[in-house]
Amino acid sequence: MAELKQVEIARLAGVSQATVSRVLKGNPQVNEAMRQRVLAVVQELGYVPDARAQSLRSQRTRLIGLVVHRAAEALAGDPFFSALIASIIEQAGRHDYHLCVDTARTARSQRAVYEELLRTRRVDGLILVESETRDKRIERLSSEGFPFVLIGRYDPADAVCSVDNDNIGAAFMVTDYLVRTGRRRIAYIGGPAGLTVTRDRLQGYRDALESHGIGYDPHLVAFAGFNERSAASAMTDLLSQTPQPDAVLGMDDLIALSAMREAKRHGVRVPDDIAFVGFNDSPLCRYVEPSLTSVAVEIPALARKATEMLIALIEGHEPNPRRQIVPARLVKRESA
Amino acid sequence: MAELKQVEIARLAGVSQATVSRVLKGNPQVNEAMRQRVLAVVQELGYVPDARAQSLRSQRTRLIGLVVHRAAEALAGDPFFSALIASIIEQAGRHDYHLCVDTARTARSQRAVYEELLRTRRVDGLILVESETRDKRIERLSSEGFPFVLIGRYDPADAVCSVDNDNIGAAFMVTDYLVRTGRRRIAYIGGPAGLTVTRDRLQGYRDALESHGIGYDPHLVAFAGFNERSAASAMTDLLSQTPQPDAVLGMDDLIALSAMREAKRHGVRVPDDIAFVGFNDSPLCRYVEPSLTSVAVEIPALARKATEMLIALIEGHEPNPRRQIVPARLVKRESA
DNA sequence: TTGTAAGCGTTATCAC
DNA sequence: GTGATAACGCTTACAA
Repeated sequence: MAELKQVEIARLAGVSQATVSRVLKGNPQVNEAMRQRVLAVVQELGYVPDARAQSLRSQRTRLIGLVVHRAAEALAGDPFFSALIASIIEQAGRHDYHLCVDTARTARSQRAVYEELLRTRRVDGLILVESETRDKRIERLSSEGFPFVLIGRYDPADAVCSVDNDNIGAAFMVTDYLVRTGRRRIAYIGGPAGLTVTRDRLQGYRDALESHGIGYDPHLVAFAGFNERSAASAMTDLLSQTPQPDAVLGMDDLIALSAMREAKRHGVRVPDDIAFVGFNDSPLCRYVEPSLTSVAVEIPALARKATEMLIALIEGHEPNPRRQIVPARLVKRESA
Repeated sequence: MAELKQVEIARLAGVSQATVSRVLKGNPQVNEAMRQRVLAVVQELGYVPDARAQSLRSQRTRLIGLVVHRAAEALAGDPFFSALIASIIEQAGRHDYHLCVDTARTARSQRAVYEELLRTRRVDGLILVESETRDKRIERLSSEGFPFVLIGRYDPADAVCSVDNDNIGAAFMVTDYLVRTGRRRIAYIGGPAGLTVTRDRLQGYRDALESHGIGYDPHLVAFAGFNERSAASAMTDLLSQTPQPDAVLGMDDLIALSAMREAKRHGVRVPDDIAFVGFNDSPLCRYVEPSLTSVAVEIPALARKATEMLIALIEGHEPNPRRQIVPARLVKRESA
């Protein structure tokens, strides 16, 4: 099988190798009879072009990169990434692209991964997630002119191509909902403080409180890492306050669930004493008790738009608009 | 940046392009002075070799493929795959390999994906999961001589390179545990009936019952698809029997959790009336109530061994042994 | 030890 | 329309 290349097909079909290439590329200016002859041989031998050679020649690998800033353990439990990865794969496949996923925990290895994937031209473009307020990667990629799409937000809004949930709006909506259902001391547990998504959801939360004339209390705001313990300990701190909060908005489902579990451990009744809401509407939400009210962020739509945009960029089309927002909706369950 | 190739480095360092290549490849027979000169230029310009050209020339892409037989939705909720993917990435990275993940729902698209990835030589080798009893892919890949490693079991045992959990042993162990804790009517809810893993765990379950002189009752065995509904409806059927089962062994955590939730909905007390046990020890288990007892299958070890084996195969070393078993252990929680 | 040159399998630009 | 032929950027005999 190793020796199956276009010259071989050409030899058997009695044409030149260039003609084989033309036929396979669908070049219209080839004699129909020849076309058939070539295709017959291709079919019979099951010839498939070598992607490596195509990559070199065309300067395209048809590979999209996704770098996840988590250690393996953290990735394993996070439904957001599984959903994202699966949706990107699906969408990319429609355009005959494949997905190369990498993880990078430390800042150093992040740098290495980006170098490795892009500068080596192993992938044609990158989808970035979990961007930080002042993200070196983004400046770097921008200045080097690499095709990339950000899932998240960046200032100024159209400096880069990006797709985002309406994080501010969604956090506003859910906080507003909590207030309307009688909650007054609403706490927010974010993810890492530098993450744009952490800040955006905090923003929406503050805006909503303000719109109801409820003062913003910094003691009700905490930040957690992407591990269960830190969200749980943030919850413990919140419980030590008097009066205790009567609602907790977690920046994602895992944070909300960790906090809720911790609260229950302390004898808190949910949602009677404290209501809990998460983000992502992951499958998890339906398995726990009480089931978790969560903001559904339409990950497939997010992935779809990001992938479309990236492929457009790679293929030289300037996406318009350069920023797209995917709406979110509240999925009410038992916890709030 | 596009014009940064070895010739350019060579020109600036005043050597031939071949020498640049030799330096970068760590070829020992190069004059130290030249080495330094070349490396200096490489450093200064930040030159990185083009992976596409390397792939063509070396006939290696340094890319490993993983094809998951699930639709995006099913993948999203499944902690097994996130853990697997993350661990493979981590291990592959140590050997300077990257991971290309694809999904394939239908049999037709599966075929297409395998063709696409392997025959086009887009990846150097494949890791297969969720194999079926009579798996066409495996016969095909074997006969074509492609490097691949199976996560799962295949007959005869050393026909292919494989890594597996001790599924029979683990199911035996957990069933034995249930019997010893007083359970007698133990049900088993498998995944799709054709899957090897479904059958292996069923086997261990049967063996354990037999070892205790408990008759095997086919009415206590059901098969579910990879969606919540089918496991739940299997549970409903089990509950309609008299006497009801007093324990349920789910083939994975999601199946066990769906069944447990359904049982609770019917007023069943867990674990008093019915005990539940799952497989995979996913993060999920700790979030639900009661927390789910589960068999931990050491996914990182599985992924690590499979990746090591595949890379060995790719690089021409014949792995020895061709089959490796990773032990499992029971993680006891509240549900059983 | 270093340089020259022949590929790796395609695609695309020429002539014919 | 079709067939030589020159890249694509790199690795590696082979020559010097």
